[in-house]
Amino acid sequence: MQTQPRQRDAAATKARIEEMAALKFTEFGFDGVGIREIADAANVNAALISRYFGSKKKLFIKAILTRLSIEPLIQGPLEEWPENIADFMFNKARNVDGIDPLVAVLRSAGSPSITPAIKQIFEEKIFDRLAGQLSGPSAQQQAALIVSLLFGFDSLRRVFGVRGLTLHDQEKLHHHLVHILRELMRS
Amino acid sequence: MQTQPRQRDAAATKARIEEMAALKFTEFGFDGVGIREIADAANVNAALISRYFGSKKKLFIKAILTRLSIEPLIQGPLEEWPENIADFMFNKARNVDGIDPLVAVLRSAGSPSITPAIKQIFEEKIFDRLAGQLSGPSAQQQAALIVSLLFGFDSLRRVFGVRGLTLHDQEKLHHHLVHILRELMRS
DNA sequence: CTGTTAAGTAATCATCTGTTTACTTAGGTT
DNA sequence: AACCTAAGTAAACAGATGATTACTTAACAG
Repeated sequence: MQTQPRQRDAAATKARIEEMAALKFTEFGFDGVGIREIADAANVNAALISRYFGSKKKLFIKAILTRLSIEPLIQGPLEEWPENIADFMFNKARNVDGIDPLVAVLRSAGSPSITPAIKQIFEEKIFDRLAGQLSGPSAQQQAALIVSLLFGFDSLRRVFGVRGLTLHDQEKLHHHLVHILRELMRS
Repeated sequence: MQTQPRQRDAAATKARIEEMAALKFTEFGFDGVGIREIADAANVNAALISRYFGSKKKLFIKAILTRLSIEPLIQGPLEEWPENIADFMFNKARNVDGIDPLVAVLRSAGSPSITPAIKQIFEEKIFDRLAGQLSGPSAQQQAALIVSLLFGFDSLRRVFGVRGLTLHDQEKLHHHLVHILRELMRS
C-alpha cells in the first residue's frame, strides 16, 4: 500500500523529477523517454513536469545540459591532463550514480528540437573552456581534436558498445590514449 | 496534375524508396523520420515500405548500414592515408548527393531498436577492416582511436555544427588532423 | 477551527507512430 | 477480348506522444 497521504514538498519533488529525468535521458536519450516514464520513476503525476519545468525540452536542458562540464577532466597541472582524462574516460571517477550528461547528449543527437541547445552549451562549456585553458597559438585546433576524440570514444564505447573499445587490453588502450592526448596537447 | 496513370515498376520503386529513405535518415536519424514522410518523398504509399522492406528497421539497415564503409578512407598506400582521410572529412570526395551513412548513424544513436545492428556493422565493416589493414602489434588500439576521432569529429562538425570545427582556419585544422592521424598510425 | 494557497492528480486533447487489411487497377499472357 | 498476377492505394488499427484542463486535498496562517 504505497497510497499513504503523500508528503508535499515542492522543492524535493522538483529535485526528484530532475534526477530521474537525468537518469532516464542518460539511458534512452531525449526522444527515447516519455514524460510519463520520468514521472512514474519520480513517483509523480506527469502533469507536474509541465508545471515545474514548462516542457520536456526545458527539463532536458535543466537535467542534462546544466550538468555538462569539462571541469572534472582538466583539473590539476597541464602535464597531468592526459593521464587524468584517460582515467576519467575509463570510468574511474565517473558514474557516481547512473547519470552521465555526455552519454545523454550522444543519445540525443537525432532530436532536432534540442540540438541547437546542445551546440550552444558545447561551445561555451566544453570547447571554449578547453581552448581557453590551452591558450597556445593552436589552442582552437587542439581543443577541436581533443573534444572530437573524447566524444567519439564515448559514443563508440558507451552508446554502441563497440568491441575493441570495451574488450581487449584496456591497459594498452589506456596507454595509447594517454600518448595521443599528450601529442595533441604538444603540437 | 501529377495524377497521371502512374507507371508500374517494382524494382525502380523499391530503389526510389531506398534512396529517399537514405536521404531522410541522414537528415533526421532513425526516429526522426516517419514512414509516411519517406513514402511521400518517394511519391509512394506508405504501405509499400512494409511490403518491400518488411519494416522500418530493415529499411534502415538496407538504406544506411549497407552503405556504411571505411573503404573510401583507406585507399592508396599507408603513407597517404592521413592526408586522404583529412581530405575526406573536410568534404572533398563526399556528399555526392545528400546521403551520408555515418551522419545517419550518429543521428540514430538514441534508437535502441537499431543500435545493436549499428554496433555489428561498425565492428565488421569499420573497426575490423581498419585494424586488419594496420596489422601492427597495436593495430587494435590504433584502429580504436582513429575511428573514435573520426566519429567524434563528424558528430561535432556535421550533427551539432560546433563552431571551431566549422569555422576558423579550416587549413590549420586540416593540418593538425593530418598530423595527429600520422602519429596515431605510427605509435 | 476555518480558510486559503499551492501541491498533486485524473482525464482528456489532438496528433503522430509503424503496421495490417481489404481494396483497386495497370500491364502482360493466353 | 477476357483474365490474372502483382503493383499500388485508402482506411483503419492500436498504442504512444507532449501538453492542458478542471478537479482534489494536504498543510500552513489567522
